[in-house]
Amino acid sequence: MADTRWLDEGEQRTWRTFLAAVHLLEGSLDRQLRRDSGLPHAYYQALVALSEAPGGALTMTELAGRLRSSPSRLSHAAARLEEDGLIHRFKRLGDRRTTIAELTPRGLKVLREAAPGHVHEVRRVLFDSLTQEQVDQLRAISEVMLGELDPEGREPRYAGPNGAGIRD
Amino acid sequence: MADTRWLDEGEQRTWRTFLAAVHLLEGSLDRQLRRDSGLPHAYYQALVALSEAPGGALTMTELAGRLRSSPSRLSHAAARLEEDGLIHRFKRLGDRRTTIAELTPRGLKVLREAAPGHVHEVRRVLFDSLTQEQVDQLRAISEVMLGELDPEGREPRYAGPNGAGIRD
DNA sequence: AGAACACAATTGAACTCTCAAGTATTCCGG
DNA sequence: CCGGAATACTTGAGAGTTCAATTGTGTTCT
Repeated sequence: MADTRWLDEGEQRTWRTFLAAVHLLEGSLDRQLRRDSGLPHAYYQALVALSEAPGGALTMTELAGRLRSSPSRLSHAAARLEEDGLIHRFKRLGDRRTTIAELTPRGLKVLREAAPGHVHEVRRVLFDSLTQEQVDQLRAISEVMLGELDPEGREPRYAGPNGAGIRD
Repeated sequence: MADTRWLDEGEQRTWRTFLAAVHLLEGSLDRQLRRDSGLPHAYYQALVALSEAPGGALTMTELAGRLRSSPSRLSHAAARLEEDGLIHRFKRLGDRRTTIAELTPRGLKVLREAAPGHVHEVRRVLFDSLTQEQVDQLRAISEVMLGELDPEGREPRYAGPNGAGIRD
C-alpha cells in the first residue's frame, strides 16, 4: 500500500454516483416498507426467504446464508419477528442445537400484503428507468462484485420458474 | 396498485444479485474503515466532503446536501466527529442559525491516513474486477437511478481534475 | 412593526446492526 | 468413549440511523 493508485476522474464519478444512488435507493425502499407494512427491508427479505423455502421454514443458519447476514443480526431480527408473530422458532427433535424459523400464517399474510407495494417501489426506483440492456449489465456487474465479495458463492440459488414463494 | 407486475426471472435475478452485492460491499468498506481508522464509512464521507470544500468548511445544510443525509443524521455524526476533534463547529457572525463545520488539522490528518487503505479497498471490491466498459455502464446506470431518486439533482458537482480535496 | 411562515440545526427515544462473549450441543480423532 | 474442536445460536453492550418534536432565527407580507 506504499503508493496509492487513486481513482481517476471517471472512476471517481462512477463511485460517487453509485454510492449516492445506492444510499437513496435503500432509504427509499426501507421507508416505503416501514410505512406500509411496519417492516424494515432486511426483515421483509427474511420473510421472503422463508416463504420460498419448502414448508416456509429454514434453519437459522440457512436463512442467514441466504440473506448474507451474520448469525447475530438474524437472531435479533428473528426475535423481533417472532414477537410480532410473523415467524415461529422451534427445535427439531433429535437436534438440539439447530433452530428452525418458520413463517406463521400471519407472517405470510403480512408478506402477501407487503409484496405488491414493495415491487411497485422497486420498479419505480430501478427497473422503470433502466433499459433491458442496462438491466442485463447491472446483473453482470453485480455478479462480478458478488464473486469478489462472496467467493464461496453462498446460496446462489433462486426459486425456479414456478417457485412457490412470494416474489420481490 | 390493483394488479401487480411482478419481476420477471431476469429482473429478479438482477435485483437479488444487486442487493446482495451492495450489502456485502457496504459491509466490507465499513469494516475496513472502522478497523483501520475508527471511522464508519458515512463519517469518512463527511470528512472527504469537507476536505474538498474551500477552506475545509461547509454549512451543515450544504454538507448534508452533498452527503444526501438528513439534517438529523448529520447532526449526530458531527457531534461525534467534533468530540473526536476531527471537525469543529462554529457560527458565522451575522448569521445565528447557520452552523459551519470545519475540518480540523487533526481531521485532515486522519483523513489523509485513512484514504489510501480505503481506496485500496474500493479497488479491490469493485474496480479491479470490472472492465472499463462495465465501469462506464455502472456510471450510466447509477446516474439513471439517481435521477429517479433525487430529481432535484442536489449537488451533482465533483472536484475538478486538480481538486484540492482528498480523493476517495 | 408584527404575525405567520420558512429555514437551520439539534435533541431524545426507538430501533437496528455490529462486535465480542457466552452457552449449549454435536462431531471427531485417538 | 472421552476430551477438544467445531457448530448453532443467543445475548448484551455500544454505535449509528431514523423519526418526530423542539428551539431558535431569518423572511415576508401587510
